[in-house]
Amino acid sequence: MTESFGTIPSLRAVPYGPGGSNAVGLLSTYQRSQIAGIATFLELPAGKLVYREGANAQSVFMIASGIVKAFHDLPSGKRRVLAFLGADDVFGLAESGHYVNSVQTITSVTLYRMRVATLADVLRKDASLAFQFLCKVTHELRGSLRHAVIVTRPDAMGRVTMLLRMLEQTSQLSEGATIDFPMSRLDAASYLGLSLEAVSRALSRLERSGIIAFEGRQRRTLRVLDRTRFEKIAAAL
Amino acid sequence: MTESFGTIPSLRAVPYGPGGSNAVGLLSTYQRSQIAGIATFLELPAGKLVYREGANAQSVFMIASGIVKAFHDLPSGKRRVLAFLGADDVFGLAESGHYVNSVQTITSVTLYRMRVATLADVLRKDASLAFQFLCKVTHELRGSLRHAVIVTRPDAMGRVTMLLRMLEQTSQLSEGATIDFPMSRLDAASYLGLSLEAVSRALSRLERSGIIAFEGRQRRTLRVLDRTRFEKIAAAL
DNA sequence: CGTACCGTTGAGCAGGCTCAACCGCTGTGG
DNA sequence: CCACAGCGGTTGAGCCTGCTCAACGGTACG
Repeated sequence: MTESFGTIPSLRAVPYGPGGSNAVGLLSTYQRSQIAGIATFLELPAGKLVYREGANAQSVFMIASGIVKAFHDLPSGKRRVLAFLGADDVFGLAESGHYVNSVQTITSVTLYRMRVATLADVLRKDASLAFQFLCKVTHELRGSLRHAVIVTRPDAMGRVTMLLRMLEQTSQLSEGATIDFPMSRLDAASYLGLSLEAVSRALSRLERSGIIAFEGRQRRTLRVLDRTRFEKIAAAL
Repeated sequence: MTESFGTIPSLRAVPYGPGGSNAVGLLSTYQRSQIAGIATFLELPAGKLVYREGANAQSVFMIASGIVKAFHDLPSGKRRVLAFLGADDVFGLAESGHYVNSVQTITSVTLYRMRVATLADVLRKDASLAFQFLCKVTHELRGSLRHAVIVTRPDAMGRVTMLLRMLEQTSQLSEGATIDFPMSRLDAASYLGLSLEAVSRALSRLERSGIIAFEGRQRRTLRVLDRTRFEKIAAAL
C-alpha cells in the first residue's frame, strides 16, 4: 500500500475556487520548495525514453519545461499516445510498483525527479500538499476525459482541429495566435486515433480552406486565420 | 480554491503495494466511519438525473450500490458517455464550483452524499485520507485512459468485446461467468464511440460466431462460451 | 552525393454511419 | 379484452470517409 502512484500523465495547474482567475500553478512557493527539497533536477534531449511500461516504478516526475508523450504499445505493435504533457505536469504514478505506460520526450525537456517512497511520505504528512496533488490528478483526469471526447468524434478534421485548440490553449504564451505543433504527425495520429495520412490530409484541407496557415517549411508552426470557422469545426458534433 | 472536486467519474478501490493482493476498498473502517459521519445516505430509482453539467457543485457522491453513467452533451445534441460508475466509485468533483458533466442513474442506486466544503475540510486535515482519495482518483484516471484506448480501436467488435470484459471484471461476483449488461445499447454506443446499430451488430456477430450467448429475451445478460476467441478479439490490435 | 526520415498526395477498398423497416414487449385507453 | 402507440433492439441497403498500400518531394545528416 506504499506505492499508489502510477499512471498519471498530465497534472497541469488547477485554477479553482468559484470564479478563480489565477491560472497559475497550484503549488505555493513554500510547497514548491518542499518538493524541490526532495527532488533532483535533470535535463533530457528530444526523443529520449524516460521509462518503459512495466518497469519498476522508483520515481515520480514533474516537468519544468518541454513536452513529453505518455504512450502504450499494443500487442500488434501499434502505439497509442495517451497524453501529451507539458510544464507543471506530473507523471510516473505507478500501479503495484510498476509504471503502466511508457514516457518519451518530444522536445528537449527539464524535469524534477522524486523517489516515490519519499514523496508518499511527504504527502502522508502534509495534508494540504496531498490535497494539491489531488487537485492536480483531478485536473489530469479531466484532460483524459477531454481526450476521450476528442477521439469519439467520427470526423478526422474535427479531431485535428480540437488537437490544435488544445495545443493553443496549453502553450498560450499569448504569442499572437501562432500555434506550435511540436510532435510528429505520427504521434498526433496515435493520440487522435487516426492514421498519419488522415492527420496530414486534415491539416492540408484546413490550410486550403484558408482556416489555418503554416509558417516555415517544416509545417510545425501555424496560425489560425479564420477564427470563426475554426471554432465552428472544433465545436461541431 | 475551496472546491477543487469536480469531474471524478470512477473512484474504484485501488489495490496497491507491490504485489498487494487485497483487492478490497482502500478505505479503512475508521476512515469509512469518518466519511459516514459527514455523509447522508440516499436512494434513487433507475433513470434519475443526479445532477446536470454546469450546475452548482455542492456535493460529492460515493456509490454504495448500483450503476450510474457520467456523460457530456454536445452542442449537436449528441451524447458522449464518459464513464460507467459502480460500487465504491466517487463522482461529483467539480471545477470552479460547477459540475463538468452530468450524471444519471442506470439501475436503481444507493449512494452517500457529502457537502464538498465539508469533505475538503476533512481532507485538508487528514493527510492519510487525502492520500487515499488521491489513490482513488489516480485509479479513476487509469480507467479513463483505458477508455481512451478502447475508443481508438478501429473495429466495432473489438470495442464491444472490451466493454464486455470491463463489465465482467467490475461486476466480478464470480457468478460463473455470466455478464450483466445493465445499460441500453445507446448508452454503450455513446461510451464506445459507435452508433447503436454497430453495437447491436457486433453483439449479434459475437453470438452467431458462438463466442457469447444471451440468456433471457431482453438480451441484457450473457455468457462467454469461447473464452480463447473472446480474449483474442479483446487483445487484438 | 546518397540515405533516411518526415510529410504530402493519390488510388482503391473496407467498415462504420445513416436512413429505414421490422419485431417483441409494455403500458394505456377504448 | 383487444387495439394502439411507444420504446428498445435487430437487421438490411447504400453511401461516405478513413485506412491501406504506394509513390513522390523536401530536409537533415553522414
